[in-house]
Amino acid sequence: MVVHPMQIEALSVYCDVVRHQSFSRAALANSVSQSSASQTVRQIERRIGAQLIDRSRRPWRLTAEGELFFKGSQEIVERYRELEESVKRQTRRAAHTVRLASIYSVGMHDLNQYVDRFRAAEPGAHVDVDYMHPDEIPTCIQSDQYDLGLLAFAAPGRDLTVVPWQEQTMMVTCLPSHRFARRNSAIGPWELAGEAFVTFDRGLPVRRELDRYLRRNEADVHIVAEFDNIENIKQAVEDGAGVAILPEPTLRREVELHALVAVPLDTLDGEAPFVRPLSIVHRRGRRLSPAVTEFIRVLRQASAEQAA
Amino acid sequence: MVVHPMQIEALSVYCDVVRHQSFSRAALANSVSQSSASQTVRQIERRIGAQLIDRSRRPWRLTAEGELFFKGSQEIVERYRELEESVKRQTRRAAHTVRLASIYSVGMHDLNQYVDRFRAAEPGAHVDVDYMHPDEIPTCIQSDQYDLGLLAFAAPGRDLTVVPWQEQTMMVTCLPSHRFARRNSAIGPWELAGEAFVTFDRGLPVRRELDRYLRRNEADVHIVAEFDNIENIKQAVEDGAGVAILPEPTLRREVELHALVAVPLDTLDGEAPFVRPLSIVHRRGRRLSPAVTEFIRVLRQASAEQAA
DNA sequence: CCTCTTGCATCAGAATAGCTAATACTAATA
DNA sequence: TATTAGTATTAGCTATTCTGATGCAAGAGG
Repeated sequence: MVVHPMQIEALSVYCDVVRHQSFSRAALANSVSQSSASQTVRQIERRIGAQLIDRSRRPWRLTAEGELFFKGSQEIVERYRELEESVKRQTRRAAHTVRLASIYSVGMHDLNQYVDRFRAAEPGAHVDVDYMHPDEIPTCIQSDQYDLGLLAFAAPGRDLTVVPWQEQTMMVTCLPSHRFARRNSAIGPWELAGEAFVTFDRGLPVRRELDRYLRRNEADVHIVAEFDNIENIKQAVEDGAGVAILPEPTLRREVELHALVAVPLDTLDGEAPFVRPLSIVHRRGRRLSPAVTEFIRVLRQASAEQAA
Repeated sequence: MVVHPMQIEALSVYCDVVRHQSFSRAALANSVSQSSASQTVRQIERRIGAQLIDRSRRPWRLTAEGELFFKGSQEIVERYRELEESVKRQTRRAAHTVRLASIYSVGMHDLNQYVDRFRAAEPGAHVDVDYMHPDEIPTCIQSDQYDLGLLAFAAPGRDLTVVPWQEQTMMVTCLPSHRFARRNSAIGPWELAGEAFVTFDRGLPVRRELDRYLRRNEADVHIVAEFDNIENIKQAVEDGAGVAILPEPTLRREVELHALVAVPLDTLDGEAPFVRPLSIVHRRGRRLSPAVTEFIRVLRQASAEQAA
């Protein structure tokens, strides 16, 4: 015994036949021929193996089975329509949403400015931002939980596209009372040798870059504390634990409040200045939605303006 | 833009694809080719205009829309299966049920005996009996609210088939103190002339037959009360209102209790005895279910036995 | 980095199912 | 009994959906 297919549309036709008490009117309502409506109902009857309509009198009447099936069909058709609607809503919503995974140190304040510009450029769109540990970001992007990531020292991976975004100048930071604070010239990294130094956790890419930079410049610092985020490092420096090297934009508030001092790092001739590259990452080969593309454009344009 | 059809079976295939995390296994589970399962899911995606499955990685994963659609589809498929089941149950139940509309005066006790025989002959079957006014019965039968009716003096109508069932002898009933009670021979109907007489409401077929009978026999009775049912007539006779002519079986209990007396009616030579014919009625041209046919057989057989 | 494996997508052709228009029925009604 | 209104049936056409063969790509493994 074959199981026969059953179309939602057939159920809908049946419901209309019942509601209109007429095959012809139901056919009109569904833009099909009367013949089609008649055949559709007969097919349903054959498929479920029960007579739904007693045609032996006129006007015809529903059988007990027909009554049951009508109520059930109404519900199913209704539910299916709602389901389609909710999927469409989800699609529309997704088309206007950018899901962004960012490291903490990009700064909520900074990011909000980009988001505002984006929402002005793309009315109806919005950005869901979540801040997380840098290691989590590639995973989340690859598993499609987020459309974009903002990351420092991003390594282009197997299925991760990296778009350069900003280069943040790294600066020495210390208490205003520190001897470096009275300097009015850049500090040569070698001058840090022996300094009490607050730095990042081992395992973070930025730590690797920082160590490499210091080694290259023969600055054998004395590490007194390690943290996995910039806020904690700044706190330690403010508490007098030592000096640190941090991206300039992350120091602005403390410098304005005179809680900390930021001193430029000197660069040997031919050596590139020490910067933290921030990148936008997304899944390789993935078709980006217009909203996401636009958000990338806004991010990059805004940074280009600031650099100029 | 045309609205595309959507088959319940397609939703089922999609659900299995999701549940098994595999097109091939879902195809097996639904006894179709892997190719078919693939095309089915793609068709759904085209129809609802959303990507349900992200095929760009392996193993593939559901999109947000796919997740939504899966939950909805599960429900719809489940509901549809339940709906089919409930219709089938209804059909099975209807196949074993006899819906019977009967006049009050057939007697519940009497009827229960037939029902018991029927249930013994047809295990699993049952009879829904409702008692009602004789005028209602043809209407109810024609509107298919009942399969069978039990009716007195039934007239075969446009779409009503009448099957003769029983003939109940009509007898004179009176109080044991009445002079008729001391008679040990049948009463000639002409002897009722001038008697105080309790009878049926005008408009009931039985009243018409009774009047005709009395007129034919020149028994000009003195009507003192009219009721639309036998129980009230018996009550009135017991209360001394007069005598009445009623079917013999409906008097048995009162006769046994010596509350009333039943005296046979004499019949002139060549005249048929006065009886109340009871009939089984059902819709003309309607295919009777096996259960209904069997119940008719039981009714007629039982009556034939009693007559013998 | 290249190759293999696995599982899905795609293609072409055959089988089905569903639609329309024309026409035949049929229960009610006059 | 003839009419009427509404449904069923039929035949032919079109669109859908199946299958088996084959193409293709993401991971896995060397």
